[in-house]
Amino acid sequence: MSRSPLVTVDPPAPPRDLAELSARAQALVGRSVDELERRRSGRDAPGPSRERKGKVGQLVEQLLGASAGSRPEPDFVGLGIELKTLPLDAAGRPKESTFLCSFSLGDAERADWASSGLRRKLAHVLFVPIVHAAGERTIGEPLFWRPSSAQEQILRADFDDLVGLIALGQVEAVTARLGRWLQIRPKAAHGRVRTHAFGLDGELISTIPRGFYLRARVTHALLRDPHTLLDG
Amino acid sequence: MSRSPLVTVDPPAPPRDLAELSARAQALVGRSVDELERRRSGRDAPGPSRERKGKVGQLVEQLLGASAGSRPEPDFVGLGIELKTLPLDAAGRPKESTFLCSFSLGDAERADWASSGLRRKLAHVLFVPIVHAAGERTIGEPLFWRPSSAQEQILRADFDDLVGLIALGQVEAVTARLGRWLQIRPKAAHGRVRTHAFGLDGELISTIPRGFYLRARVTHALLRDPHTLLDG
DNA sequence: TAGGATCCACTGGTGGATCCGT
DNA sequence: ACGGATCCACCAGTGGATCCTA
Repeated sequence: MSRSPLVTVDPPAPPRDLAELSARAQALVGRSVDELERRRSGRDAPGPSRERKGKVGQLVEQLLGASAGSRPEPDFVGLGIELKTLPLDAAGRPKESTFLCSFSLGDAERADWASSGLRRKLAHVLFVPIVHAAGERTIGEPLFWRPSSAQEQILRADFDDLVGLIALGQVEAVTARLGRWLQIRPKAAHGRVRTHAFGLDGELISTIPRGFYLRARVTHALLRDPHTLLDG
Repeated sequence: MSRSPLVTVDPPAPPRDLAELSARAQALVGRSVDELERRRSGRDAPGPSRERKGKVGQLVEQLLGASAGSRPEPDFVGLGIELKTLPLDAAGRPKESTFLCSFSLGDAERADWASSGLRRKLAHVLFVPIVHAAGERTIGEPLFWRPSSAQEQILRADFDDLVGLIALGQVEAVTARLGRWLQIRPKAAHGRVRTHAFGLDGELISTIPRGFYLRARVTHALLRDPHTLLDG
């Protein structure tokens, strides 16, 4: 193994069970993200914050032994667990909604909750808070979450409403205000990428790519009470 | 009658019926507020906008023959009609919520919708839009509004919820976010004036004076459809 | 391009504060 | 003090735009 001023660390093997994954996540609590990053890369360069987008997620994936890469599958394949980092402010509130998956508008007609990738992703989630405070990022207490059946009803209702709207050709009526827990918002590598859907009269409509997101107020509530319903 | 460079106009007698009031309001449509103001006062001085607060309301009251003054009663006594000017932006959207009446927190225990002054005020309202566009204020198309029974249910429910909260001593829980159509917000001549109420444990609580307001989105919807329910 | 996320200009609403006239 | 209203600083959420790695 090559040596550099900062020792690099090999990614661990995939965790064999939930207990092992949990133990690894616990071991990260309180650690500095910048320091972990330096150790992984062997380099010393935090860089401006907007050039760090997405890196935290991949760092934590590696540290926990997720099957890295862009597979259509759970981060921890054998366990069926999806990993999500969650940026929190100093007061413990999520700073952003959580991206779940992209959604091709053309798929709306075929989509149904029971067989959706979204449902599979949300079936079992490991949230790892990234606490932004005093100019530093620290890893927080992890949360394993499985939606209760009452919670899943909310998710499914949102999913049906949103997908239904699009299937009916009301693409332009889809706003981020819709959905109690879920929302559909833009998600694009470049603002000019277009995807397609069919409008009210069956005409082809070109829109920007979108994705499903979990509202920040929902993740906030989940951190405090994993069984929350937030209102009903 | 004295002459001045700008002719002043005598306030008309109170309108005898709704038709007469309606005709007067119609006659103002499209007129410039500044010009009407100059004609009334005989002076030529619009002044900075923040020194004009409240004047529009009184100007229109005079022009329509309202029984001016701070009576606890409808602006048009015989007709039981309340006059409200409504500031609109260039797109026709209300710029502000509409002040309805002040509310002494101490009255909460006694208050009930059926006998409330608020209900009487809202029973029949003449809305006179003041359109703010291109640096000018113009009088818009008037709207006579009587709440439908479905609308009154919404108003009463809001009233009961808000007054109920206060009666229970939850004064500090009253936020402008509560209420579908109505809201309770601060209303004070000076920020330091205090009124009093009783807290959860019966202790005396000192709070700033508040009043009932009608949400801007409600007046907006009413202008487009006087029977709107806005959702249910 | 897909998965991992964060940035940011804008806007609508909140929570008061303020102003006029009687 | 009360009835007539408007002003404004701030904040949360929206609607995209942008960035990284594989």
